Amino acid sequence: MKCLTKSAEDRIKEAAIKVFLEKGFDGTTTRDIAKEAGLNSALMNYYFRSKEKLFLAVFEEMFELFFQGIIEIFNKPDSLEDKISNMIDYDFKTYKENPDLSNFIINELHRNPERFVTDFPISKLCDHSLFAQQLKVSIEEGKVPNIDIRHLLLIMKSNIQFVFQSKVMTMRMWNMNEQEFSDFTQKHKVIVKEMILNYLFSSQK
Amino acid sequence: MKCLTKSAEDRIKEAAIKVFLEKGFDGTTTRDIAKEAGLNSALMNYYFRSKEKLFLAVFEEMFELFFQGIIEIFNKPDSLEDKISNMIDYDFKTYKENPDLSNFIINELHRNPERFVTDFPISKLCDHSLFAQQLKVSIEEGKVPNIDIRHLLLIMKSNIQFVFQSKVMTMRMWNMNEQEFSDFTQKHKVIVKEMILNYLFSSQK
DNA sequence: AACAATTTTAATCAATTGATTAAAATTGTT
DNA sequence: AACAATTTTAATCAATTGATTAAAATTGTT
Repeated sequence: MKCLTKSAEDRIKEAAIKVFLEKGFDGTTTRDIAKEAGLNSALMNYYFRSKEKLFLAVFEEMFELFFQGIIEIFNKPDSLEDKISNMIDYDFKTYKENPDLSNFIINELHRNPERFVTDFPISKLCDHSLFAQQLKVSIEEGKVPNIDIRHLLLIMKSNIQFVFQSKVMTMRMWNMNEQEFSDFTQKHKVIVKEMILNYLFSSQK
Repeated sequence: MKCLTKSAEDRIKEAAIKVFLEKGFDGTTTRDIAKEAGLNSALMNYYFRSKEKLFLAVFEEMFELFFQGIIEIFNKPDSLEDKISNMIDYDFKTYKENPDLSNFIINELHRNPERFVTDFPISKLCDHSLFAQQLKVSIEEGKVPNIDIRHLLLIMKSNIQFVFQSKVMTMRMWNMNEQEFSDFTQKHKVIVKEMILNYLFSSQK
């Protein structure tokens, strides 16, 4: 660490993350970012060449964060049940810290599907994970209903991410303040976890 | 019906719905809409005065569509279980027809929370519905675990809407074409319905 | 048919936006 | 200290965008 204060490049990147996540690519002007970083707006192009290139740097970083939970947890030596529980905890924590993350990724991917980072082999990473293996075995042993890993992942992601995506709507609709919303998400996590684990592991079948 | 072809005003509105839902307010130019409608771009302002006003007309219509399921189903004389099942079917159908709807509402509300249509008393409509009443009774009778209607609604909405919101990601991630995605959503609906109903009505407690 | 009211068009405007440029300021090297 | 390389700034550009205007075209009424 040779610098006491952050370099201009870092400040631009940080400002860009903040503004792009909040307003999206279309809603963001380069002047917004410069202002947020407290710098001359020409510096942005000096370091990143263009708005698009700066955006790409931000997007790729956020894209990895988006899948971080799967990467960190799927191959640990825990039981299937623990992993699902940990995934839910992990993602809830991530989105509590970055409530705009999910919306950002979904939107920017929607506006430009080509942005999907193809050299990030997320599907193979899932299919070949210990998690996938454990799920397969549990199904064969009849401990868990026969569910495709893609459906299971989607169910976990849905129930976590959507809570934060719809934050504004929920707060407006039920007249919540920040604290009440936070309590609401906490309680929701417990319910969701119980519902999912109950669906998978209650030995009905 | 005195007109064989649609009026200019209707064509603008329709074009606006299409383009705004696809690209959002920020991503849409008035020229986009005029082109989609096949009209001179000045006509837009002649009929709707401004981009903002045209957008608002679109937003309010979509906002109602967003809650249509609740309104149509919550007070029907069906059982609680049937209503939940019907809600899931209804919303799946709605989002299959309008895959951008959920994203659109969530985003535009996020960008400008003031857009939440306050004279649309959706929370009271929920709280005072027959559905809420039925839920309360079922909980008291111990037939259903003690769950706040807000959590239940969110669970239903999450598991349905997120499937369509993440359409691009899912298709890219698992290499699906349109048909395969459609099959995937169909199967997902069955699983989600089973999971939710199982959580509520399996007499574990 | 003659006229007024309404609708549509082409041309244009001012503001915004991403980007560039040339000069100024700062930092590093000998 | 002198110079070169790097970083930062203010000014400016061309393209885009929402909106307006005045004229042209169409429709409706008597």
